[in-house]
Amino acid sequence: MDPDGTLAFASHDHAACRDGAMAHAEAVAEAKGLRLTPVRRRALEILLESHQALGAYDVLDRLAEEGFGRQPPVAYRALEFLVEHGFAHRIRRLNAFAACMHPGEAHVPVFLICSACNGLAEAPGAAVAASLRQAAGPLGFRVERMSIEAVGLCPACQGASE
Amino acid sequence: MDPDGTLAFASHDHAACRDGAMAHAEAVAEAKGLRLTPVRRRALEILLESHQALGAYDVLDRLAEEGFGRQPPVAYRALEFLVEHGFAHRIRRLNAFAACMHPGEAHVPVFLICSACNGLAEAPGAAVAASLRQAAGPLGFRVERMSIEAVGLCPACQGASE
DNA sequence: CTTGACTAGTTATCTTATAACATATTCCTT
DNA sequence: AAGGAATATGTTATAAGATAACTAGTCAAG
Repeated sequence: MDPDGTLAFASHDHAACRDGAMAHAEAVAEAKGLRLTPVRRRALEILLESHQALGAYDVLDRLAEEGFGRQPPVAYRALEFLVEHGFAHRIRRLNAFAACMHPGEAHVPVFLICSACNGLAEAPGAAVAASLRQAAGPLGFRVERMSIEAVGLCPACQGASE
Repeated sequence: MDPDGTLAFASHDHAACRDGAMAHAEAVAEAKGLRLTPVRRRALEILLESHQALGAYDVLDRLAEEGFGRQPPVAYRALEFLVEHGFAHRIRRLNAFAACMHPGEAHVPVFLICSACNGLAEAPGAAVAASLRQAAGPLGFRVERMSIEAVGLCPACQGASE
């Protein structure tokens, strides 16, 4: 599923993209004995609707409209579950969340955030992670988690601004 | 001044470290015709007191104690100035700010955040930045800004936890 | 000595996130 | 099938982070 991250910024069959990710999540949850409950499932579906990051309160509004609780912890807990099990990512720079485009695969995501259209892609980050570790090594620092995020212009928005 | 980022996690003459950074900032401000006003200067001094990131409200409290305004914009504006002109950095992952350890030099900072002691170091990020651009290139994404942050254990805290 | 740009201060509000507790559901054990 | 532990959902309340909009002071250039 989108191994090189090209999908997000390219036009594609998004219904299939979304359904595939959802099916994958179901399978993973099943395999690991995780409980993909209605709120959690719905939160993931909401994130999967677009290749953009959504704030917790955006997700909450959507959930509330559909009859789930309307208090912040409802959204935060569902999102926390999704992030914890690799179904979604937290984008620190945006204080927001996005569905993971490579669920199941171990990967260090590099987020590419388009400042014009808010599009979000996940580029493969193995090389970046390696060089980050290389930079940290000489300081004797033991890296446990990392966030690598870039802001710029996606292909479509570069074209549009010229 | 600390070209390889080793200083933050090593014991060192911090008074000299701080004074050097401050002198550097003064010189740069002078050279560029920037107004390093009392609030701004004091905010920078506060950040320079430790190799840790401080929240805007921490800085605000300190400023208020010393007779500056006690409303959030006072701190946010001073910090914004410092970040904008390269005297400080914003650490997204922590919603916090830290003095720049390489003022004046063009550099992409890689932040190493110790989860045990909250220490913060700035590792050289040229290689990481390059590989990030390499990862973004195939997607046609034009990188404008990036944040590269790692959480883990600094040398001292690794020793302490064993 | 006044005008215009910038700086600092205020009030008010908005957004993001979590703590703490009550209720309900699930599922394992017997 | 019933008891009980663990998990999940919901609530109220509040903490923490950030910005908008306006007012007033400062300062240097004309």
